[in-house]
Amino acid sequence: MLDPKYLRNELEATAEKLKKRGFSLDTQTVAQLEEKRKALQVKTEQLQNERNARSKSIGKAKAQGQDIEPLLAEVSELGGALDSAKAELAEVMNQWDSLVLGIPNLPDESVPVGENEDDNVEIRKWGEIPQFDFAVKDHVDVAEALHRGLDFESGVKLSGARFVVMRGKIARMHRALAQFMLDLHTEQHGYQEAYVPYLVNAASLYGTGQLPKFGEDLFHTQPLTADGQGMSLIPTAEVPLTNLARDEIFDEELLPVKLTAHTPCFRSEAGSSGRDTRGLIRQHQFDKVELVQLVKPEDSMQALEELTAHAETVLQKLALPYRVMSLCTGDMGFGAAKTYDLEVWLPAQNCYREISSCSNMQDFQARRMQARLRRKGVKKPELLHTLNGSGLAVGRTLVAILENYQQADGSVAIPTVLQPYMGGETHISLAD
RNA sequence: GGUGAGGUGGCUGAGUGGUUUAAAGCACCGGUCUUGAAAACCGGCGUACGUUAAUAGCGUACCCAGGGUUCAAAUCCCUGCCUCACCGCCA
Repeated sequence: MLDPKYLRNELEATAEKLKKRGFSLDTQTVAQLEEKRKALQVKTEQLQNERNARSKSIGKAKAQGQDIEPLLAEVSELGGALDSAKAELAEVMNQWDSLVLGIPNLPDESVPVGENEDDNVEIRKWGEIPQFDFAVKDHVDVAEALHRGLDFESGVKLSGARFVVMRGKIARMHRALAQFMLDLHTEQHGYQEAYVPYLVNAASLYGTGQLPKFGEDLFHTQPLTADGQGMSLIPTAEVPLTNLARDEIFDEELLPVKLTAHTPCFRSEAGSSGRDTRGLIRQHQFDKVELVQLVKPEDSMQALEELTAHAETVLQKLALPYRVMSLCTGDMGFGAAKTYDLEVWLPAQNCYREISSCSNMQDFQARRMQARLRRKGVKKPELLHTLNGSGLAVGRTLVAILENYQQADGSVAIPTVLQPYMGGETHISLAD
C-alpha cells in the first residue's frame, strides 16, 4: 500500500510513476473521493465529540438529581445525524480502501522503464555455458531414463496436471538441494531458519499483498469470508515469514532480521494454462527456500544487493551458469519497488529461465502490516522495509542440474557441494 | 470433541452502565538530591487516523475481533477467535 498522505499530496507525481509500470491511476476519482472523505471525516468526528460531551453532561445532571428529559431528546437527535454521517464515511472509506489496496508500489528510480520482460536489463552474467558433444536431453528425458525419477503420470493420477512424483536418487537430490541451501544461508549468510505454517489466514495474505487482488492465484481451503476465517495454502514462504513482523515494533538494534525457510509453495497458475506444460518448470506444488529481510529504510537498497548475492551464491556453489536481470517497470510484481531475477541456463531450452526473484518491497508491505521499528530516542515508530527472494526454487534448481550435469552415458554428475548430502556419491547413473 | 475458567497498556493487575482523561504497582525515560551510584522524592510514559508546515497543539477511535442494546458500553446481549485446566481422541 502506498502512503495515503503521499498519494493525496503528490497525486500527479504518483500517477506519473505508476504510468511507468503500466498502471493508470484515475486521479480525478482519487481527488473526489479524498475531498468527500475529508469533509465527512471532519463532520463525523465533530458530531462524535459533541455527543460524547453531552452524554457526559447527562451523567452529571443525573447525579445531581436534575431533570434530564430535555437533554435526552436533544442528544437523541444528534445521534441520528451521527449515525448517518458514520455510514456515509464508512462507505467512502470502503471505496478508498479498495482503491488504494489495488494500487501497486512505485518503482525505484533505478528501475529500467519498460513494458514487459523484453525490456528487462541484464546486469551481469556468471559461469560458462556448457558445451555438449552429444544431443542434450531435457530434464524430463534425463530423469525418465534414470528409473522414472520424475514421474509425471503418477502426479496426474494422484492429483492432476502440474503435479509430480519424484523417486529414488532424484527425490534424494531434491531433498539434498533444500538442505544444502538452508545450511548455506544459515551458516554463512546469517539467516535464522524458521519452520512456518503452510496454511495462512486472510490477514497474512493482505499483509504481503496477495489479497485483495490476487486471490485467484491461490488455493483456498474454504471460501474466504469477509471476516477472514478461511485459510489458504501459501504461494511462497514470503507470506508467513514476512507476516511475522505484522503488528510488531522492533527496537532498531534488532534489525536487520534475516529469516529463511524451506517450504512447499502452492499456486493455482490461473491464467497460465498452456505455458510450460512439460516438465517441472511450472507446478501447482513446488519447494522453495525463501529469504526474507526486515531492515531499516535507509538500508534496504543495499540489502537487496546482498540478498540477491546470497541467492547467487547458491548457483555459484552449484556451478550453474546464470545471469542477473533487473526487471523493468512493466514486469515487476505488485508490491516491489525493485526486483532482480536470477535466470539459470537450461541447455535443453537453450535459454535462461527464472530461478529466483529478489525484491525490495520498501514500506509497501510494512504499511499494510503495520511492521515498524523504533529508533533510539525517537518516540514515534516508523515503518520498516521488507525484502524477499528465492534462494532458490528447489524444483527449478533440480531441473538445471539434470540438464547441465547430464553425461553422454545418460548419467548425471552430482555437483561437488551436494555430494556430502547424497552419501558421497558422484553420479546418479543408470545402474543405480 | 466434551466440561470449566479466562482474554484490560511493555508486564502484573483493579475496574458489572455515566460522576475529569482506564486505579495502582513494576519496568522504562527525564529531573532533584549525591563525589558517583543506589534509595527517596517530583514529573513523564501506548497505537492508529484526522486536522496541520509540524514527529507542536487539538480532535476521533482503540480494554481479543465483529455485530447489537443505550443519550452514554471495558462494563449488558449475540456471534466468532484465541488462551489455560481437566477429560476423550491422536502423529
